[in-house]
Amino acid sequence: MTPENAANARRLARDGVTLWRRIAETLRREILAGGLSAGDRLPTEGELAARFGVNRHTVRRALEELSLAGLIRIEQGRGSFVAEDVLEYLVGPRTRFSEWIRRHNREPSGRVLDLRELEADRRVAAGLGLRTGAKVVLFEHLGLADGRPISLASHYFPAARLRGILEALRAEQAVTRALDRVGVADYLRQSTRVTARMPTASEAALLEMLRSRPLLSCENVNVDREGTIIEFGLARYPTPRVQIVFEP
Amino acid sequence: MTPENAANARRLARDGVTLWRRIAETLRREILAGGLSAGDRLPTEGELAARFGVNRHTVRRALEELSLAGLIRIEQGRGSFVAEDVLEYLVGPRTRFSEWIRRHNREPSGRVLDLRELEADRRVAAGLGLRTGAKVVLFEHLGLADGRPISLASHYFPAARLRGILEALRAEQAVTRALDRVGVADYLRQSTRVTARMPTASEAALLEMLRSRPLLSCENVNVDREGTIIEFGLARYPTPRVQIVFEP
DNA sequence: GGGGTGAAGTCATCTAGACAACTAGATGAG
DNA sequence: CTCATCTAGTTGTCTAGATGACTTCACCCC
Repeated sequence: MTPENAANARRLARDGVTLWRRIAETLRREILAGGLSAGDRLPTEGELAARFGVNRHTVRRALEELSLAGLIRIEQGRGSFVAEDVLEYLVGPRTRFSEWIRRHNREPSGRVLDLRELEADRRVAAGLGLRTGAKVVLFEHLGLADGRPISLASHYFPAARLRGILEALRAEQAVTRALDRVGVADYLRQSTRVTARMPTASEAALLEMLRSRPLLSCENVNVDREGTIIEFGLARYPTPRVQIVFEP
Repeated sequence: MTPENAANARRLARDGVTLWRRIAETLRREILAGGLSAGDRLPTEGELAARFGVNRHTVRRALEELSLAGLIRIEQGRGSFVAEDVLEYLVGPRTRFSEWIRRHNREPSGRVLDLRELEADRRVAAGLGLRTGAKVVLFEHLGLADGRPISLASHYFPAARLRGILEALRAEQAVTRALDRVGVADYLRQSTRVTARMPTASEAALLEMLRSRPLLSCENVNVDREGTIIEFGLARYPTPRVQIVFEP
């Protein structure tokens, strides 16, 4: 046994907590205390190993823990970074979900998966307050944060009420700006309904999540300032990555 | 470099998939194919290492993956076992949530956390169709499966409608049997509402879950065969461990 | 300027070995 | 018989080192 190994074994015996847990806890506190801000790069694994006086593999175990907890993001060849959306540590019970999502959706990163006009099925019609078969515009969008998918949303708009919405979406590639273009300067979330379920294969692939992890499925209805329904949304979020606090 | 290392490195280069992923995938298929049943013990890490011709650490990485996915359960000093409730791999989209839960709750393992009469707050009163301040009986229960917590449920019963429910619960320590004792032979789930949120510190501790993982919070109303509301339940489930498929 | 090329830096995987922590069963003292 | 103790077997942690894979950037050539 090397001297270092012996010393660390004694330390474990004294404290009753494994080294990698102590290191993870130390780093977690430093991140949450604000010593490192979102997006900041952590020291390299080698530097951390030197700092804590342990082997690099021990540091890796600690970083893996923080990564699983969603606190950091590890990128091969680049480094480890404080995760941008550790909002779960910041938001209180009064935080509005809609505001949180809007902050994400305002990010320019994202990908349009589908955009077309179709006839509303019963579910969409009910959400929009239309009759089944009415013309609606579907805008399907994959939201990214730092290149990682965080939302898969299907937005349905009433084609008759929002004339030109298809073209506006095609031009803007974003919901808020497209709505602004057709005269809806502001809109509010009227209702939200959340369920959890397992992802389908394609959902899991798009959201880059394990099929064994649940998906948060969020249905919501948006209205303009006059209270007219202007959108029915169905968004899916990968749970380890996206975490939501709901008001009781 | 040892010959084994060199051979495995070549194999990696040829297939483009890491060894531990291949091993995890092989074991996953074997488990799902039914070669191993729920509760069965896997070979030891050493045996698996010999079988796949790799180092024990490589096998450990694969087992860790399966454990995170909820497929197996690793116990220090004992071995690795196929997880008992990998229901997410078995239930189809038509599976009824209530039936699944009932199957769990019928398990005798569990712990009563609280049992007392109190006055209904607005939320409970609304759920039970009573006025605020009406007497209700609270039964708080931690459900276990194989010694691991899977649900934290608060059951509220209308004291006036169900005379003797407090004593029945004290005697039976279980909801279904207590209801049977006070004359409710059968009951149905009238409504279910699910949200997801972050656990409080005490919830996370009771459910033995990470505070960074979301909690499934499930409100439901149960009625007897005549349609009378007999219970308002508020159950919380730890998401990595409990996974639910909802019908669309 | 544009575009390859190569080197340095960083994380990912794999091997090897030692010892600690824990479990379960055997053994033996009382 | 009961209970404590010992022991073998299994998983957990830590060290050490080699190599692969990926990113970035400086450099050079055209």
